[in-house]
Amino acid sequence: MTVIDQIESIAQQALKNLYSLDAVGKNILINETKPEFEGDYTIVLFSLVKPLKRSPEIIGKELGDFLINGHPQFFSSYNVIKGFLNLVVAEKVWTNFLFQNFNNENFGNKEKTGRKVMVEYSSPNTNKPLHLGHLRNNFLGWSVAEIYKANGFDIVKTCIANDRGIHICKSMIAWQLFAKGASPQSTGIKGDHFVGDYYVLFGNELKKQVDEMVANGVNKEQAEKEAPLMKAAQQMLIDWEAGKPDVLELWKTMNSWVYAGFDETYKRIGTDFDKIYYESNTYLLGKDLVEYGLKKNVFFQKDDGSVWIDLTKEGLDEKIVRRKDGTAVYITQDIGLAQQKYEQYKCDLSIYVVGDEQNYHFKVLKLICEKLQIPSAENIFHLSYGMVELPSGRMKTREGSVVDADDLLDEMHNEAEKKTKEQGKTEGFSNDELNELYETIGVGGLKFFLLRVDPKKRMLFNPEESIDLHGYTATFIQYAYARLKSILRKEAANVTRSMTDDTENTLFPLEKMLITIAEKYPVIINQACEEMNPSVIANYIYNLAKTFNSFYAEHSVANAESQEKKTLRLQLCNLTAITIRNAMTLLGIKVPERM
RNA sequence: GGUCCGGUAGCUCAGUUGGAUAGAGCAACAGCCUUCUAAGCUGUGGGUCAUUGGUUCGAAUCCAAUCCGGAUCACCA
Repeated sequence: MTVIDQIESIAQQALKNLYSLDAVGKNILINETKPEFEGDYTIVLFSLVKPLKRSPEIIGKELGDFLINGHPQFFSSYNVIKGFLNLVVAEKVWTNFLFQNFNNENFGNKEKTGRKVMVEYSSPNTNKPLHLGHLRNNFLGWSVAEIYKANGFDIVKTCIANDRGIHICKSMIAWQLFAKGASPQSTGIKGDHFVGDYYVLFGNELKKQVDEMVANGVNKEQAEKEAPLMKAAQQMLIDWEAGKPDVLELWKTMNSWVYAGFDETYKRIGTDFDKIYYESNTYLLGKDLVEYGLKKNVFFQKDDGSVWIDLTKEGLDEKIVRRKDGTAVYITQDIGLAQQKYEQYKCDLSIYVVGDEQNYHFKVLKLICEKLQIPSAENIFHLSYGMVELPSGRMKTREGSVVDADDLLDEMHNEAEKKTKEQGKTEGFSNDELNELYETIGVGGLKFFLLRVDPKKRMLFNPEESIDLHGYTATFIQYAYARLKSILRKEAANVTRSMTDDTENTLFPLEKMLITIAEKYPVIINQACEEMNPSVIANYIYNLAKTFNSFYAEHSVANAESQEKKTLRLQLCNLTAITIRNAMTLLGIKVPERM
């Protein structure tokens, strides 16, 4: 039980005994005490004034006396300032916490809940390589899943590969016309980039055709529809759906190139999945649900035969679920897939990590699923994140203003290498170790940069800031960790030296601050989970690392004032190191033993 | 136009179930390495929390209006 939980339950009991007041949950507000006042936690008394019909000062005095007298081993003193009851938690409470947890490698992770969560993320199109936006998605989805795991949930990480459709056909047509049989193997180009190049080529060649047609007097809209290249792509999609062997063959080949490329990138950034769905398998799902919905009057049919749902009562619009030609639209397969996911995994919560441009789509999806009474429809949750923008504005594929994921990772790696060499601290590292360190710093830096911001908000990606290795960055935290490990290596024998509960210790402010911050870690994990927000953890670890750095500058561990102090500080270092490592793991960021 | 989201220091962001004098990093300036890693530490300056009104003991936080920015409202995915 965390300290704040204990205070809450003690305070509730006290209010009951003192005033017969049942203060449940929100009735009682406990904050961390502001640094400028004496105390660890503060009970805000204003909300008690009315029910108790007493002044805040009197309540503070009475409650404070009662708490101190009733729990002398828990509270050491209190003070009341205006309507705030500041409580000083006994030092023993903090040191006991340290003695009990300093060697707990699993610190912060919760017991199994028996509940299961599915997180769908990444979900790329297979016609072009990953870019910066995908990275935010990948980091966020992976991290949220890990956060759920740390909170005791079973997790299923999934991905839907958008492996069919007109976009793939465009790459395929361009390859057929212009590649002369080239392949990633023959050119040495990474598969996803190779296929992406033909997608871009298609766009360029199409534009030429359209321009020419426009010059010959065709209007632009019509030209875009009727250009030979576009016709060819559309025909290819029809052939694909008809199962034409040579089209399927090429489709499989080109997708396999893309997957090989993706796998490389996924491996590098630590993305993994328990189950991958392929759109080519799921795009027909949901068709029977349309019939079902019609029967149940959830959907209605228009005169032209198209099928719709009326969501105007919910403040939305009418939405089509089947075209007049009988083919399904995008949302139809999503409904089918939602149903399939539930049948296969029976998750208590199904999270979709998808950009906020699809907020409307997911509102509609969830509503339709609920109306069709698909099991667990109410547990569909769209984890909506903001777009990543560049200083020059939004990324646009057509304008080539896209930041490529692989390029960016290389840049981060190189920057890490450059800065590490400047530091000159890596004597004795093998080449493999050096390379690993550059990846740890480079990839970690990028992850932290993208995860430290509230996912809901769109964010600005400034390349210069992203490669900064100072201040509020992964490097700062990794550096603190390397320092900790350096101390702990040298004093390994002393770390586990036993300290008894009755050892007298007077904690210095920075020692105490470190303990109290570490002690909050379980609360933070919980909060990050409830908010589905890794930035909560990023903020927290930065704060912990920063406090450690101050402590490090102020106090010596190896040359502590006494053997007892030394042992206490070693234990504190051990707990801090474990907490940093565990928290960074939830963000998917590695920490180095040395740097 | 309808709906939704956002506006906090020069820049990037915390802080929003209403609580004390609104915090970090970057950038600027001034200090700190004979002692466990200076990728660090300490300090200084920097604010009409978009604007206006309201709710109350108390508002960056809640409500309303206005201004500004973004997303979305396809028989696209």
